[in-house]
Amino acid sequence: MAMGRPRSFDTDKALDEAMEVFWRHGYDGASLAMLTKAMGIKPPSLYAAFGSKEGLLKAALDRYAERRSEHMRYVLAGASAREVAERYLGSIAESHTDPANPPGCLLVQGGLACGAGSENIPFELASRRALTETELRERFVQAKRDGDLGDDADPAALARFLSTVASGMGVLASSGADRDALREVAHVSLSAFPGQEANRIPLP
Amino acid sequence: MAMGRPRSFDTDKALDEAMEVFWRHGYDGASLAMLTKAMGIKPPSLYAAFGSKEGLLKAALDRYAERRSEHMRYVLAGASAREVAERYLGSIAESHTDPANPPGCLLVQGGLACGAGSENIPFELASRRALTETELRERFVQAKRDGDLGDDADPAALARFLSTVASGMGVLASSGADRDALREVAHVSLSAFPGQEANRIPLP
DNA sequence: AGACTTATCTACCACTCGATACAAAAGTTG
DNA sequence: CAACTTTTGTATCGAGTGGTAGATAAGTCT
Repeated sequence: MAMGRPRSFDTDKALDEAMEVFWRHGYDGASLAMLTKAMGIKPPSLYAAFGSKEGLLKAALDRYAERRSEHMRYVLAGASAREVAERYLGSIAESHTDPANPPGCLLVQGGLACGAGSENIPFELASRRALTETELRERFVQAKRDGDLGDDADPAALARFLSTVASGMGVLASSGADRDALREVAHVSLSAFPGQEANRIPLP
Repeated sequence: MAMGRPRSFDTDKALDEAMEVFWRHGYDGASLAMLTKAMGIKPPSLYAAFGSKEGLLKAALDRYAERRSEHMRYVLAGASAREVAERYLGSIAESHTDPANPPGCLLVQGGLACGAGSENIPFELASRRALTETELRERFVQAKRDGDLGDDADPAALARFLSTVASGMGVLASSGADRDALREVAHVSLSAFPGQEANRIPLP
């Protein structure tokens, strides 16, 4: 048989460009014209490679998750629950204000609300956000087993709290807040976290 | 002179319906077809009354702010900074899961990202969110003058923290979290707030 | 080389978008 | 009633939407 004409663009590079467009404009706000221009390809190539606009988003989300997985590995490798929380919010403050990316978080920015034909996109994004919360919760359950978290600590509540603060930081960053502002929020948030009660009130 | 034909619909009622559509679908996701159907009027009436889709959003935001102003008056009337924070996050947990409204917060849900011709909508929403943060900050400055907040407390940081958590709760609620989940987040968040250190770790 | 398979390009589809022109309708004022 | 002013409904505007048909180009296989 024959292999056919090879693809003339780099799928991952194109996905990175698409990711940025979705990140900056949201799912509904990202038009095919924007996407194809940024990706440097024409609509038929896009549809041949990703099936649909929604398929393209999912592929971009997969790539986003892949990118952040090493970050999360570092976060979860923290020695204590407290250190995990510090690393988590700290890395969020950095990544959400990284000038190499649009501000904020793709999973928040991509679309909390959508138009008529895209009602399932918000669910898709929410389920991806939930994955990180689950990782944190399981890490805190482990910490509790290790005696690193007190018996009265609630891993699910702590994970949900951190995840919620992270979403809030995404909203904050998307409206132009700078890195120091996010670090400040992270710092105050950590006061709610068990361990190292000493530096509760003072701020940097 | 002559007075002209009177308007056949109630402007405020129509605004309430428009608000709900923007709330549920965001600015870009809310089409004129949805809006006019929900408002029970035809496009020319909408444009005569509000000028443009963006004008309609601003009018709806004004009405939203008006609605919440009594809430904020109650919140800011808390006896201590701590009580203000409790009232603030508590009322957010309630209002963001009020079945009478779409879940979450219009100012978050309405649009963090927008398409080509609507780049200023996110700014508009962000500036409205900032108003609440300012109210909180000024209340905390007052609390500090009153000696109700310690000298080492940072009113701006605390207000920003609360505002960020509130945005995060909006994201959480919009993805289907129930009222108890938001209350839990509020409870944990308050552990980061000065005063009443006793109940830091235990959760309901 | 020639058959075969797949990607790419041009052009276009039906549809929806936000916004309006126009004329009929509904009221107030003289 | 008649003159005037404003709103309302119908019908539609041009632009842009996501998505595709069909022909051509670019490779690999025998």
